[in-house]
Amino acid sequence: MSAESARSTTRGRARLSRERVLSSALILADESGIGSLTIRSLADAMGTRPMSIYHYVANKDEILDSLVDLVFSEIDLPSDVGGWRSGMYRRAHSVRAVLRRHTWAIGLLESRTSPGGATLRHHEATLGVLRRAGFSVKLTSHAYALLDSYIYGFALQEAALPLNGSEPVAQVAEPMVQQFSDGRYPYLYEIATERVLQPGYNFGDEFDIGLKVILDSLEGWISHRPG
Amino acid sequence: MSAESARSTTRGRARLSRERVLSSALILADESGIGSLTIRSLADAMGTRPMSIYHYVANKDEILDSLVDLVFSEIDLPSDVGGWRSGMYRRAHSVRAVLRRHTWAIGLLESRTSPGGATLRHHEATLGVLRRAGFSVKLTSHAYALLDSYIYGFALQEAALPLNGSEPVAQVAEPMVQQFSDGRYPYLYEIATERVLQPGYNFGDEFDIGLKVILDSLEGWISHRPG
DNA sequence: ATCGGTTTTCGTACTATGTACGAAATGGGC
DNA sequence: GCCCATTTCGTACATAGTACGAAAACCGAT
Repeated sequence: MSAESARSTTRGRARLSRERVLSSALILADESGIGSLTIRSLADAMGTRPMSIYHYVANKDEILDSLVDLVFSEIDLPSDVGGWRSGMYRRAHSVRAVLRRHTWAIGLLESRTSPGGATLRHHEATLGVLRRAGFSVKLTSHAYALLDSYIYGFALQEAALPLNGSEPVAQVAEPMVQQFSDGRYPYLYEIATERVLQPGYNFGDEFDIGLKVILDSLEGWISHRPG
Repeated sequence: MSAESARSTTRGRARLSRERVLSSALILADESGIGSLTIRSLADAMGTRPMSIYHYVANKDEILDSLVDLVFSEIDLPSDVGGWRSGMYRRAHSVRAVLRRHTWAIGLLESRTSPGGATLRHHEATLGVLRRAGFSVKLTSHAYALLDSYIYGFALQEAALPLNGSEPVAQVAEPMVQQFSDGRYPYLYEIATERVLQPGYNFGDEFDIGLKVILDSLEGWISHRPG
């Protein structure tokens, strides 16, 4: 065969690499869920054998660590252009979009305590925008904790919504609301029927509302000094 | 032996029950991490055999679902006394305290989409406080999404802190900060040295600051009408 | 082309896990 | 003491992660 990539081997398959292992793992997790990401299924997906993977990663846990970092690398690094508020707004949306694509990453976050390179770069860029905008170190820590708590928490709630998938909300929620109608959960029933099940309601729309509240508050921090 | 509990059997062990299975599972998860919660280890902890457990639960996934609900049941139900703000403040702290005791529950949340009874009761009570305080249905949904996003997200960040355990923060973070000092992460270095590593700094203290911001904003929603 | 060392791939096998499928043990009313 | 429902559990299988070392592929020097 003529100009075959240097990264191929005598057999048909492209040569393995750490990057290929990780990107295949990411795709597999997205497609079948993190629970279906096994060394064997990963090997299958790559057309290789389980033990070959271990030449590129120490163990599965290292794959999971790296996946989280890979997910972070998909988040657009915030910049100063347009002002800090615009930068933080766009970053928030980027984080949420990424975590929606890879919801399993949220669950992974809880157990992974050593940030990877992309994660560090991401934090560095975000801190930079805040500091250069005039937030003191102290206010920056307050602002960052507040923003990220909100963003991660929102993503977590979205992931845990009783209705995930593209079915109309009403269909999936119907039986659940049935349970409410016996009067045991009047407020849940109310908010379900009068709001969540109304045509056009989309939990995702709540994101901007809360985000605005937070950004508005931060705005006040720059001129005045509550920290 | 004389007055032995009715819930015991000829052999020494207390009789099994769904409750005992679940509370043992909770303890085991707290003590050894959710990863060490296996049917066999659970059976060991209860002095029984693996397959006996399956008389009380359908499968392990049902245990995990129930554990999440059990965790929710530990959260103090909010009440109206002292006003909605006080109720929401105390609820927020109760949720955080519970999730700190059972950090593994945060990771579980992402994958569990059918709320249990305690979870429903908790939501019901919280919605009630907000509605009775005068928040419209719409504003209540905004407020609840905002509050819970913040609380869960904060708990998630706490769980993912590179430093967990009682060691002095500085000790654990030293090598990490070393990595920053080469100038690649100036802002991370700055915030680490000037803030996070300062004696007395405690990430948990950030909780009240963000919570106050949110509650202050909600306060404005009752009199005026941004929803 | 050949050879020798390096890198990469992978076969085998062991341990841990969830749990299906009955069988055995237990308990409680008659 | 007997019978049936409940509870406990032994055995066994499929699926995981991965240790260990052998085989294969690769590559530069001759």
